[in-house]
Amino acid sequence: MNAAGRFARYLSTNRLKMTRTRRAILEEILAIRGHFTADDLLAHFRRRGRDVAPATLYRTLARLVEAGLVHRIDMAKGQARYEPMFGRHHHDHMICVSCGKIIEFENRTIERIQADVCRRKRFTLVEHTHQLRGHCAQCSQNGTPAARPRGAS
Amino acid sequence: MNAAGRFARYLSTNRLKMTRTRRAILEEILAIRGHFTADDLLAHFRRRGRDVAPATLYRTLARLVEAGLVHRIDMAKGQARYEPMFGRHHHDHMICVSCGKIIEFENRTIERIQADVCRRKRFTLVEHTHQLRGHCAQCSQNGTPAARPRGAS
DNA sequence: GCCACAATTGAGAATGATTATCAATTTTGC
DNA sequence: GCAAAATTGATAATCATTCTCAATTGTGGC
Ligand SMILES: [Mn+2]
Ligand SMILES: [Mn+2]
Ligand SMILES: [Zn+2]
Ligand SMILES: [Zn+2]
Repeated sequence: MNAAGRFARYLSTNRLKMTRTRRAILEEILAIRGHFTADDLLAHFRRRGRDVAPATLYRTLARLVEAGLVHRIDMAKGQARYEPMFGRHHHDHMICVSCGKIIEFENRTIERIQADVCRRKRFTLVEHTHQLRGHCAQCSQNGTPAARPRGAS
Repeated sequence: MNAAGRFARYLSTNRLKMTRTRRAILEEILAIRGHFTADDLLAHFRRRGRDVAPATLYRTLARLVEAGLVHRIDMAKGQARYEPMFGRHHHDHMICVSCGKIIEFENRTIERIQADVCRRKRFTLVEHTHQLRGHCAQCSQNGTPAARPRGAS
């Protein structure tokens, strides 16, 4: 089933309503590729004349995360990033601390060992984050960041 | 060299001063074992009649982290946790989402693969966080959390 | 030990991302 | 179409942490 259908199913299962605002937000996310912040989305809407209140966007993002359609990436500081997870599988992130770029990686061996570690400690894993922070190829080469990270001076 | 000595060296190297407040904070941290929040420390001080301003504590913790004597653990929500790193090596954390308990783990294989991943992507690793969130042995068994997580209702 | 001067402290204000409130509006099942 | 329940948006609130700035303290050189 497609993203809109999955969201509709999630909503009705939870006695929630499919509103035009929620539809618009989901469509906007479908159009964006990669990682984005709540403000990125708000800016997109403003540019298109359709204004969405921050509170509403945050609420809808939370619903989409609950529905498993969007993934939220908590950063050590600054705004969280979100990314669509329609038909994608889990992966982790390398974050360039000079330009802000996010590089994805996935490693089955790490995931397996992680599960082993939990088993040994009798820990029931619900979710995990594995973030590598450092300098991307361009930034370590140039010395000059390719672009400013969000929120940099 | 011991912790106090290392901090003194770090401070003088950076034209900073070893004050009585900084000494008191370092001693307090030496006395605590395990993970703690800024508020935990402030409470300790208040109980002992020695009052330290939050701003000062946060500033000193930042210095201790820079000096490599303390490690800061950013949580998805709520206050950051800190832990002394005097003569300890790197490890990662399992965090119980029902009682707040933090269990440490370290795995050389994961660390090695992680380094490989970075090499392949030409990514210069500076630091990383690997957090596993779920339910600890007690909480998954009891159904009832052993204790409330900080900030829970 | 004293001085000059830079660093530190603490009180309080500010920050900033996100969440809570609540009256007005929209959905939806019937 | 109606009523009940959910949603929206404007706005205030939260809350951990950082900033500001005047008063205080530590330090290196004499
Ligand atoms: Mn991603
Ligand atoms: Mn630890
Ligand atoms: Zn970069
Ligand atoms: Zn637990």
